[in-house]
Amino acid sequence: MPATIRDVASLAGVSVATVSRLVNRSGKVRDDTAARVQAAIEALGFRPSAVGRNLSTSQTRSLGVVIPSLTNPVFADAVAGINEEARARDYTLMFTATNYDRAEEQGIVDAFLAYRVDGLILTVADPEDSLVLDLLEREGVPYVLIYNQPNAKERPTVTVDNVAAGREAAEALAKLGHRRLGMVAGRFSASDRALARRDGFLTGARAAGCPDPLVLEVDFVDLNAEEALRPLYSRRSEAPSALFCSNDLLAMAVVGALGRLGLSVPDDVSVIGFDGLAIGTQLHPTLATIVQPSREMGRAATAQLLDRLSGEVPPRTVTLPHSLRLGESAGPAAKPSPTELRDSPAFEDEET
Amino acid sequence: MPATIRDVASLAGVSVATVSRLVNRSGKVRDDTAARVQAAIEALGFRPSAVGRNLSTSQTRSLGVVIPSLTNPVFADAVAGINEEARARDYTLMFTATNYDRAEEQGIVDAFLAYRVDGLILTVADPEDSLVLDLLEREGVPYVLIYNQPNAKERPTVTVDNVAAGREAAEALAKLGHRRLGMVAGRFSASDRALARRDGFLTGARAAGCPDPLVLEVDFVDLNAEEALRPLYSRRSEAPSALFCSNDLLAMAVVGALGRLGLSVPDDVSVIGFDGLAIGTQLHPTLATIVQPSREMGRAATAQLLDRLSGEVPPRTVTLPHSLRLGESAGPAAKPSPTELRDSPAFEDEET
DNA sequence: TTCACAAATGTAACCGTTTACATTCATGAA
DNA sequence: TTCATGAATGTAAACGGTTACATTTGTGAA
Repeated sequence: MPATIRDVASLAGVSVATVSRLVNRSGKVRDDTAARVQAAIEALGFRPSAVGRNLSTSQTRSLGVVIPSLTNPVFADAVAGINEEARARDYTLMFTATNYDRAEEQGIVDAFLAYRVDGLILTVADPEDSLVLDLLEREGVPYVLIYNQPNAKERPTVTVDNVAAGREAAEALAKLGHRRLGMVAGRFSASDRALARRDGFLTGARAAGCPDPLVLEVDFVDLNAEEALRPLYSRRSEAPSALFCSNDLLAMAVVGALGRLGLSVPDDVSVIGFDGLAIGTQLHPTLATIVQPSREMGRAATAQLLDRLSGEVPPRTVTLPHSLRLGESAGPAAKPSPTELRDSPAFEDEET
Repeated sequence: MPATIRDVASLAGVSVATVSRLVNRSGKVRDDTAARVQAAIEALGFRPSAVGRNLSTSQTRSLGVVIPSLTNPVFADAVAGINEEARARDYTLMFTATNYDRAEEQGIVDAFLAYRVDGLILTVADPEDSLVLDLLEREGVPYVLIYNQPNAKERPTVTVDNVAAGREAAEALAKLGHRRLGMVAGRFSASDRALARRDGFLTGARAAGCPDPLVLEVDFVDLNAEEALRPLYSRRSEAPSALFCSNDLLAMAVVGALGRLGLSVPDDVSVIGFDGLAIGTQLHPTLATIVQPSREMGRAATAQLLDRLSGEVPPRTVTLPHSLRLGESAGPAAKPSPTELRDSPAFEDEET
């Protein structure tokens, strides 16, 4: 139905090649013919079909984006960054969320390959053992992982150093005087990064001389944080005085649940999250968190992918800097009561 | 580079038509030939090109999604719904965010039209006066608005009744005994729905016999809620005892800011938001809000669009039900102090 | 004026499908 | 055996661009 290049050509009395040359500035066109063609384009409202172009150039200038969920703003932030960078370079995004489901992952990547996207940006459940990544390698379709942090296989990735970040979370809490640490995490099977953060956290706790933290794995998608924490805090004196959460959404839920359990954050329990969601700075108390530059990660992943597409050989793994944002939800450990002084060894660290 | 239908045909010793018929089940193929073709498909890893198909069918089975921002989870939720419904019907999504920028809106829609998306789902700045919508009408490309609530022009829309919802917010607060109401909203120029909510809220306040609420318009993108509210609450006795916020993100920031100003929610000030973000139920206090079924709205918009594409004539405007979720952030008004009893007229409503 | 050369433009094949129409094949009836 | 018929398959023309190559046009030098 829309006008084609042939319509324009015949209205302007030139050949399709000339129209194409003008539209793409891919060759010389005399000023007067250019004007005639331009007039025809406007008269017909000609908008070159990307479909036709894709077919003949065997490129689509489109990217596929595959993430677990948009419900977690951390992914939404990354997609925002991807979107910015892609638009700046005149690429279009095909998008979908997998809901942490591997079958979906597969189906979606199939669809994107059928559409012949030029490349993919994705966060997968398990980058070490992923059918879709194997498929992409096999087909030779460029991709970049984001948030994932594969150890074994070398795969193009943009991430932060989740292990180091986990370690720093433990150190920060120890420095505030906390000894009984805990971690609340989503299902590790769905998140290699949560696992990495845990490993770092345990290492950090050990290095700081704390007893091994208790790790609570919870169902992130429909979470009842209050129920999950209640048994833990039924005996307050043994429960962790500081909790590291594998992401900010979880941390916010944990802060809320502690409040409903009658505990004050940070006076009774400190909480530190992971992600650096913007909303965390607005809450009261503000949320302590490890900030990862999500938007930048999205941009960087896109930039890497697009560079690779234009023949450059960018580094395969980019590790962006994270930082500790010590919000109000993490505070100094309470001075130990006499009872506790009796059961636990003396503190080595300073208490402020 | 990937195998084409001709490669498959020649390997299987049949014509391309037979391959096409088998792949699309669009005609009869004898069992033994089917098996040969199937084998060839697998041997070559043939994946039919959507680009070729799009060109020849002049359909793309893809939808364009245009929303202001992914940073606000309310849009992310809607996109999740769109994604679900689209995938269920085997459509693919092209996606982008406009950052509340009209020029971007235009550029993006242009790009989507070039890709020949079959239809669009969008939330625009101002649906009454929108160049992109005019363009879509002119080109005859089907679209559905979401969240927008145009009054004047008749445009296909999925929304909630924002005016009624605003009214109900006022009524609910009045019922809790509040008289001095206020509203905090993002820029009305970027949100027709915030405007509708305000109109409803003012009507509701008047109907409940409250003095006209104060309306504070703030910059939603980089917000300093504490600074915005400080002047208002420097004279507490005259400041609103209940605030309606035009969305939940804003409400969360307002609750946080009030806390930092030393005010307690809901004891000193009640706050009610709009959207029904999931995270609101996890906070402490839980966030009172008007719940709109964002995911459902996404699904409904997609369903309407796809129905229209397949020739049905679905209703143009769908208004989905909203509901009041009376979280802990909205509570009964404090008993008036003697001073206040002096300045203000006696209460007509019950005080519980 | 003629010619060489560059600039501008045109021709037609190709990209990977679908599909109307034509052709061939198999089957059962006469 | 022949033929009509329907089933299975093949042929080739779209679809809307790009582009290598061919052709025409214009220019300045000899």
